[in-house]
Amino acid sequence: MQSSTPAARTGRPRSAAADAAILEATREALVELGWSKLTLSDVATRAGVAKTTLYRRWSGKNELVVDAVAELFDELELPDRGSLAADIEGVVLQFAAILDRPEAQSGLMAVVAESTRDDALRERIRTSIVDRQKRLVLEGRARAAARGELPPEPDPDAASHEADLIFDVVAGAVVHRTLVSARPADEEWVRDLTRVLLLGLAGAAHTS
Amino acid sequence: MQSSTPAARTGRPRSAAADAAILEATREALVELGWSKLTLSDVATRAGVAKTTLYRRWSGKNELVVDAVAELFDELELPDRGSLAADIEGVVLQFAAILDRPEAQSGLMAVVAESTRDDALRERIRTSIVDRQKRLVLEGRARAAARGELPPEPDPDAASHEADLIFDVVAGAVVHRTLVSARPADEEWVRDLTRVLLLGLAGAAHTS
Amino acid sequence: MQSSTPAARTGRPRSAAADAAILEATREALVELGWSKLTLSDVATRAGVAKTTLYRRWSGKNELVVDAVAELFDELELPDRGSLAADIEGVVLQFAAILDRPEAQSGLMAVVAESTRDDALRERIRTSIVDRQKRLVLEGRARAAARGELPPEPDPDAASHEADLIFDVVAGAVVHRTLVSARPADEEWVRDLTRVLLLGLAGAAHTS
Amino acid sequence: MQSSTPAARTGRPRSAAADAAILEATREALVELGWSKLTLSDVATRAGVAKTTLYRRWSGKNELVVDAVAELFDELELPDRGSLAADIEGVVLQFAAILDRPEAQSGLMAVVAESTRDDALRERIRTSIVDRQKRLVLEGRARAAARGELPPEPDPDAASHEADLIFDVVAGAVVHRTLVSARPADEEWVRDLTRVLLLGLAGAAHTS
DNA sequence: TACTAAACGAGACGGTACGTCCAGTCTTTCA
DNA sequence: TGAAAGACTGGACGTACCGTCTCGTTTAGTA
Repeated sequence: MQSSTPAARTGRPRSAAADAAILEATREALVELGWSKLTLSDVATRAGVAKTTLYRRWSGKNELVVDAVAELFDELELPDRGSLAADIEGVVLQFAAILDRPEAQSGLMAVVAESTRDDALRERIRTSIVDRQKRLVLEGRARAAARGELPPEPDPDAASHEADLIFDVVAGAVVHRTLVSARPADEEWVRDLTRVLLLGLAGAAHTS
Repeated sequence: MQSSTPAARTGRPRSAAADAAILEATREALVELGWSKLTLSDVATRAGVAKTTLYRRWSGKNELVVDAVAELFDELELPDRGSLAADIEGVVLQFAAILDRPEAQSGLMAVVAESTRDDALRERIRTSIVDRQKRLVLEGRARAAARGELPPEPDPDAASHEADLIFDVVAGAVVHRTLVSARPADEEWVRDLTRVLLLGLAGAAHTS
Repeated sequence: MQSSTPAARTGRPRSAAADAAILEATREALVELGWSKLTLSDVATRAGVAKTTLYRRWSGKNELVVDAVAELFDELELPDRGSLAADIEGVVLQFAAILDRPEAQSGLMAVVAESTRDDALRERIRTSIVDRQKRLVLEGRARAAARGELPPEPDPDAASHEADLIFDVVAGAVVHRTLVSARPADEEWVRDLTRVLLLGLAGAAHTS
Repeated sequence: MQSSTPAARTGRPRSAAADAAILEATREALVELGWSKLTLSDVATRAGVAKTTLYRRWSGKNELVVDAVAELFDELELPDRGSLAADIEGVVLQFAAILDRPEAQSGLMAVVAESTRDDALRERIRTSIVDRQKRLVLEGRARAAARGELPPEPDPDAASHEADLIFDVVAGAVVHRTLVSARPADEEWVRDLTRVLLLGLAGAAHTS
């Protein structure tokens, strides 16, 4: 979260427990109050920590919430489910399940909104949240190639390009379905999405 | 915005110009300050209007911004470009152009974030912004069917179901591309997206 | 306290009751907490007023306390007690009685301390508190002259010079007695002080 | 300053230099910042000492400042100037010179203000500052008696009583002149004060 | 000489108050 | 009676100090 440099070894060291307590309290407050009514004073109180301590580690509400929400995405995994379609469906369902949690809904969109005017924040979101997910796309692609479901992608640039599109489509669709349309991204919907996506990509590979 | 009833016949009538000035001032403030630093006092001052007047017409920041942003989407049109692909590309590019404007970026995500905890707000967003766009999807679908590019969809339920998926995919992808990935939804990208989407839908129609 | 100019006549006027409530609350807090533990938040709460209202009228703790303490000195009077000595003893006892009240003790020295580094504050103290007392010295002198107890003072400069000395001696002695020596400025002590002072002044008039 | 008991014989002894550095730094900070903006952290930094060290020796700002200011009064002396009037004028001028220094002005009144609600602090002020001055009054009285300028005072109680009054008048007048009236306690003023005082005391001795 | 216990520097900690800002309401006068 | 002006309550903001606490590091006096 902060520098991993050895840094100062003098003075009282920062409490590691405080970090965890603060992030947990942040998520709790997000669930109960939502982003706009969440106050750092309240988070500090919930965490059993002084406001000072909180500000010593995070520069503001945005940064704190990004870190608190980012931890939710740690649980994303990509077990081998036997086929590309199954792999995709699995990970999209996981993603949808996270987005279904109120602490993610309330916080994620808000920090994205803030990030439109704050490049440092956008970078932090990308590093902490987005890239972590995008990695799964590339991993799934490679596994499909190994299975022979997709032709190997020799050009890494093109692969990245393709992954970007897939990622924007999948993540965007799930987010939009969940937060804007406010309808569940359930198994049926995910199956439909996956089918359209795979057929589209297969077709695009043929014709390009 | 409010009652369309003939309303009060006595006293000074509300200034119609004030409404427009306030919404314009809101967008101006969104551009300059962004959602989080926008204050209603400031908007009132910019509009040359008292705070009271503002509160008499909107119940708060969220509602005001929804209305101010919604007007941006009034310009969305669906001219006949000759083919389904061209129609889609055209409207997606329009949508992307709107999302590229700072007043939309800054405000839209923020109200969506707020709407996760406020059903009335979500409804207002849907009415003012989302449904206006979704109509275009249905319109385009009908036009394509008239052209013979797509089989007519006899079941209105299934049509709506399909339109929902398309809309979540398209709108979600553009939003994610623009705001999260922070890369331009330019012509090339839109062409790629459209191709994948059309091929996917065509394939899905076959296999379903 | 503030400008007596006609000024703005638009907008909601400031509550006159608030001023009185705040000053009263300030004295109450001075009694209970003393200067250093008095907080403006607490004063605002006691006065049933928002902090903003308080800051709109006073620029800080010092100014507020000066005004709150100054009101205590409004009760100083100089009734004709028949002789110069009696007049002096009377007013000194009144002054001592005010200084004996905890709200005066706690606040007065503190603002004097602050005023050593803040000329505007010193001026405010002089205007609100000191000059109000000094006027009594001149008044008493004039009355004594009218009675024939003292020769008329033809030179106003010399009169002012003399009054300054008297005032510093009397006020300083009472303050020192009360706050530093922490012993009561009771009737006996005041009689002793008055005798020394009058004899000294009479002698000085002879020899100068 | 603290216990003179032999106390602990083991462990690292306290640095004597630190005490001096802290008091000096305190006076320096008083000059630059004044009482209210003086912080113990800043004093510690100026003294090249950790905050802990400071708190190990003084219990708070008040106590520290009393000690820092008290040292200023160490220089008060009462050389024999040949006459009672000259002795008094000499010591009053010395006292006025000390009060003219910003570190004394800023700190002294503030701790006196605090002492109105803190008996231990008042006692500390008396011991460290006031009594040291009062001793001079008694010393001067004795010397005057030896010279034959004043009758010997057989009753020590009456002597103390008289000294108290003198002390309150002189110290109070100088303080008031300097800090409240904000005018210099210069030679002329001190001569006037002394004359009034001596004539008054002489007259009082006659008539009592 | 090595041991030991206190003092030391650094700085994180829980608290508390600061003075500012904004939301949303209320109370004036003007048109 | 609507609108403009601006004072009002209430509450969060982010900062600054307070006085305490934990660290790892000296440093004088034994033993």
